[in-house]
Amino acid sequence: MALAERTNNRARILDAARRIVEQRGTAHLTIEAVAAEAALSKGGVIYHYGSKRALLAALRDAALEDLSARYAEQPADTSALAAWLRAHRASTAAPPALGAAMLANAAEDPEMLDPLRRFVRARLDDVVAEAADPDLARLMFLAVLGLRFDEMFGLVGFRSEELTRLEARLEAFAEALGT
Amino acid sequence: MALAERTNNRARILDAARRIVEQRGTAHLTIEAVAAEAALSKGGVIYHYGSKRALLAALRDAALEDLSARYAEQPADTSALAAWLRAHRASTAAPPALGAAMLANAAEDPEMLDPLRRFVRARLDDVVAEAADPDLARLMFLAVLGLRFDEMFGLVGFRSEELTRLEARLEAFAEALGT
DNA sequence: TTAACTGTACTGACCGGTCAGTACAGCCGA
DNA sequence: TCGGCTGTACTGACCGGTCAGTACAGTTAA
Repeated sequence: MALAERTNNRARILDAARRIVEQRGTAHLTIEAVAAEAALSKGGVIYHYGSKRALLAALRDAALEDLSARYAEQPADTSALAAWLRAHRASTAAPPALGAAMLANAAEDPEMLDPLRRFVRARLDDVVAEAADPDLARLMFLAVLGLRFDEMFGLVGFRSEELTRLEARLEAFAEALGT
Repeated sequence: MALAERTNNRARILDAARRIVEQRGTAHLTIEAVAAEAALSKGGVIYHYGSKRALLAALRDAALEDLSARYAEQPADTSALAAWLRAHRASTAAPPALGAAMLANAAEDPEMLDPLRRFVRARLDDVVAEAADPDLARLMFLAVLGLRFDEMFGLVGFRSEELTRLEARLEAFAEALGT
């Protein structure tokens, strides 16, 4: 195996875990299954993450940091609601998937969702603080969350064309809601 | 044990499963844990549901039938969006909790969510069909979903007073959206 | 009598975690 | 420049334990 592949094994393990959750469900997320999916041994996975719980926490933190970074990288003049929407849109496409991380962490111990809860509450506060109509802003914030969860469970499964229209509509609300 | 308690044991088992998922996570949802929570033996749980998978499916079906019944029981002149909102409001408070059922079924096998997916898509179709502004209707539909998922993961955790205001706002949208 | 259990005793599969050992790149002092 | 040493990244065998499911004899209440 080439060096580049070998040094990226930590990330590859997380990506393997994500695929297992999405395709088979968290009940089948075992260290052995992750190892097989990432094409290494069980010992190799343990070597990198120490324990299953630590692996789960790493999966959560990677997803949260990704979302957080995408939120922070929005231009300073972006409204909080538009930033919230765009951060989700940007992080939904690429791994690490927040949905898989939430499912896996909630399955192991609901308290492991705490860092995520803090992040979501802080973002809602941002959105509400700058909105002319706070309740409408909360509803739009929830619509973005609904979009995310819908994708997570494959409920409606909007077509990309519908998604684009819905996101444009949310952008319009974000603009109209600015103080 | 009195008759009423004994004949309701099938429902009590489902309720016990729900509490375990909510408090400890689906990874700790074992037949023995359910039996202990429902104050029954492991054999008793197996006697009623046959297998863990069947228990999970029963949990899902009970939650879905509850939501479906509450949707259907709305007066005929209620808009689909208002019915969607009210069905969720009515079924969120009482067991069987859809959230726990979704988590547990998705953990075991993501395909077990299929009946739920069909229901959600049918409800969205209802809402879109009668809306003067279909995309706005979709957004409001998603906001209701967002509210449900938010509760499921305890993300924002809105206060009941905020919830009441948000629901009133959604009702207002439902009325304005009618064709 | 029968439905609805309980309790006990298993089986076989699987799971998380440990451990000894391997491979190998790179450093470092003589 | 070469032998010894270190750190990183694993592998594969294994252990103690848990889990779903089976089997079955006995109990209890209507």
